Amino acid sequence: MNIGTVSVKSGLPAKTIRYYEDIGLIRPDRRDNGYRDYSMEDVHRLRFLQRSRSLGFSVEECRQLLSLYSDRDRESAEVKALASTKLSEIERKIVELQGLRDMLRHLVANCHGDNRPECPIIDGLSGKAPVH
Amino acid sequence: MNIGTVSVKSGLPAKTIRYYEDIGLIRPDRRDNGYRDYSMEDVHRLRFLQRSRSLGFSVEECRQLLSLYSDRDRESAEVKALASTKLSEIERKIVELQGLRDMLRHLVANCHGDNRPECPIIDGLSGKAPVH
DNA sequence: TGTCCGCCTTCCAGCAGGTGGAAGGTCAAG
DNA sequence: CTTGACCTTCCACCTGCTGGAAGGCGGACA
Repeated sequence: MNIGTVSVKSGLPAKTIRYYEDIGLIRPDRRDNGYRDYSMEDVHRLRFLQRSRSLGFSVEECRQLLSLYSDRDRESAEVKALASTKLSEIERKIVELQGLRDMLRHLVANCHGDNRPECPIIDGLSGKAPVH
Repeated sequence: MNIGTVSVKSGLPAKTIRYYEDIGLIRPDRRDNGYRDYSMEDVHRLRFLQRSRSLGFSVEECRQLLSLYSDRDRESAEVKALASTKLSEIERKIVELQGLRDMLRHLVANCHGDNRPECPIIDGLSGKAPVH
């Protein structure tokens, strides 16, 4: 299977697929003409990567997950631990963003948006005015 | 005021403060000994940067906000527009992350986390098992 | 057989937004 | 006078790609 096909199947740009090979995440065969030749196994790994990356796992974390994924004897406890850690990170991030959202909402709501030089957004960001 | 003090006051690492000078976000005085000499105005700008960056504004957006901030005659409408755009981006990001959180939660909840090789997290990530 | 186009290859450079470290100058305390 | 904390510059490196140049390969069509 050529890289273009795999790109479509995995949802990853060809450039990214080659990059993942560079950093040792996959190891496709080569044909006589030098073209990369991907198996369905490779496609699975790439889809795995695409999903994990979009879930917020770093490339290094993906590498770990991938090795657990490939290792039929791995203990699911390890995977669970990794996922749990990531879960709490994501939860923390959501809370943070909600704080930011509330602040911005407040600022936008209180900014008259006309030509007067007073602007609660600017004052809020500079720390001059209390935000909450 | 030396960079170390400003670092504490602004919540930014000294390295980052120098970097912000490099890219023209700030322009502190210099003393005879070559040390940077920051004013309270600089501290305000840096706190502004720290807050805006942590709110998810890009450095370029910060530069715009900062110029609006410095320009006493700017129109707050511009600021409001910038903040509103950022607000909807943040809201979109929150929704995305909530999706990821739900998926991970589901996976973690369904993983027994023992030594058995079956692991719904791995299966979910690889796309073998339906996640929702 | 030529030739066209689209796909494939490698390599090199660059993006954001910093961070780390080396090599050396400065200042205040003891 | 030395020690140690702080400051300076400079250059390289990080993540996770992305873009572009230059050239090879494969199948369709004339």
